[in-house]
Amino acid sequence: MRPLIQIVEDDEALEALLAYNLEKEGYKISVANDGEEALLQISEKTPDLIILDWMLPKIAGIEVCRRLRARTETKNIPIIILTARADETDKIRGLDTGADDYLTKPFSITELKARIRAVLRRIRPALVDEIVKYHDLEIDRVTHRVKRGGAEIHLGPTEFRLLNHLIQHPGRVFSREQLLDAVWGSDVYVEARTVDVHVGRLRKAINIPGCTDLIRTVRASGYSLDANN
Amino acid sequence: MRPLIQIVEDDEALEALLAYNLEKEGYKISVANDGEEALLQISEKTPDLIILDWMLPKIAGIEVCRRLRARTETKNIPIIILTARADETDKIRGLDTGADDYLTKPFSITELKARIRAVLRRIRPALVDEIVKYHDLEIDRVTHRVKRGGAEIHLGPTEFRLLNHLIQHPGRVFSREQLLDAVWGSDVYVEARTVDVHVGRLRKAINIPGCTDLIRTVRASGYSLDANN
DNA sequence: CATTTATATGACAGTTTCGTGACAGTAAGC
DNA sequence: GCTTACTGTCACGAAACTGTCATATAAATG
Repeated sequence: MRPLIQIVEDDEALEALLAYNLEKEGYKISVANDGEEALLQISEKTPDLIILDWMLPKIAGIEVCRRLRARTETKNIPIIILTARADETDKIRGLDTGADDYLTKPFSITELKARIRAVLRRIRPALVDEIVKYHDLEIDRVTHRVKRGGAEIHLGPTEFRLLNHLIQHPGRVFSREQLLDAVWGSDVYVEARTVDVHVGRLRKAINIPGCTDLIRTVRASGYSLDANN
Repeated sequence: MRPLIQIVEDDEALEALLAYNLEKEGYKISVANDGEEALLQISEKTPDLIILDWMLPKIAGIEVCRRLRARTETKNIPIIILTARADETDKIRGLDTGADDYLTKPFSITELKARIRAVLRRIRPALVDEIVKYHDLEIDRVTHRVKRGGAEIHLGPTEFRLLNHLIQHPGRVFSREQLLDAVWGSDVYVEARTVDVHVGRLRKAINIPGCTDLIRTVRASGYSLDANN
């Protein structure tokens, strides 16, 4: 469940530097060299965060930013802007367009990493935090421990990954196909109904007596993690 | 749920350029080469937005515009006008006739895309937003939840899709055939009367006691989502 | 007002979708 | 080898949903 970061940068030296360091940090990396390529890749892979150079060939950074914000699927992906210009105008324009943070070149890799963590934590805590909570449920991604209202719960590997995925976007409904893709992997072939079985097992595990069912079935659509049932 | 854009343009090179770029952007495209063809296609397909060249063979752009505005079914489809002439008179005449925006040739594709998004958002937020509201009704397409004045409402899959479609054009009347097409799919054969039943079920679900009926029956025509009953 | 036409709705049977226990196969640990 | 934990598939019953019809109600027509 490593976060995927999309780097959009035309300076290849800088790009390599970023990719190398962020991969070492544990992120998956996708790179694009111009705005056009970036938009294509982003809509295809829907990364968890975008690092965007301000000055780009073909389509400028600000335009990439604007377009991403205009589309529902990419509207909520956090963006960190890299710019050579330090003047205030740019800062405002950048953040106005919907960027979440911004860095002026030259910057330290350490600082970039810090900003990335900060932004990811704010937008999707499930991606960076070891411990993620929802309602009275608590999962520790390092020790693979799960608690419901303080009580320890044992989950099998698949159930853990399933819950871990659902908890990333609480409330959002995932189709069986989406879950297969995310939890099982897009390469293996498994029956869609298998998801039902594992959801059932997950339910049985986390719904200890006297608790509300945290998993909602949306008929003909899929499942979601949702306290309001 | 991809928006359908009708392009009306006699210059084939420009037409191809537009079609290519907008398709890549995620829109469905329909093209017409003159005003006559345009009117035909538009009344047939009822696109979500029209890009209209000002200078057209057979029927001029301004005339197409006027006729569209005169007909109830097409009155609210946003129109963006393309023109070679940059003088103010035209612009005013265009917007006067009911066009929503205006671009002077030559223009950048980027700018056109930006205008399209802006217009769509203004006119039909349901196409770009995940949570859509109408009156005291609220539907969330990510969590698949429906609320009426804060109260949670349960809808079956078909009723959900039906409401989701009606709310795209609040106030607009849909014939049973149109609804069958949009909600059931153009390939399945279902009785037109079946729509009545589902509308009835939707009514019963969303019209909780003490609320006005949000669905309007238009005798001999169809149904619409409409608060003024 | 009588008649025709259009819509509302309860009932119902057929279908789809879900939940779950059972089971066999696999892998890991001892 | 034996045990244990886990996985994916299936089958079957339960529940939810669907489409159609028959009947009731309402609106237009003349």
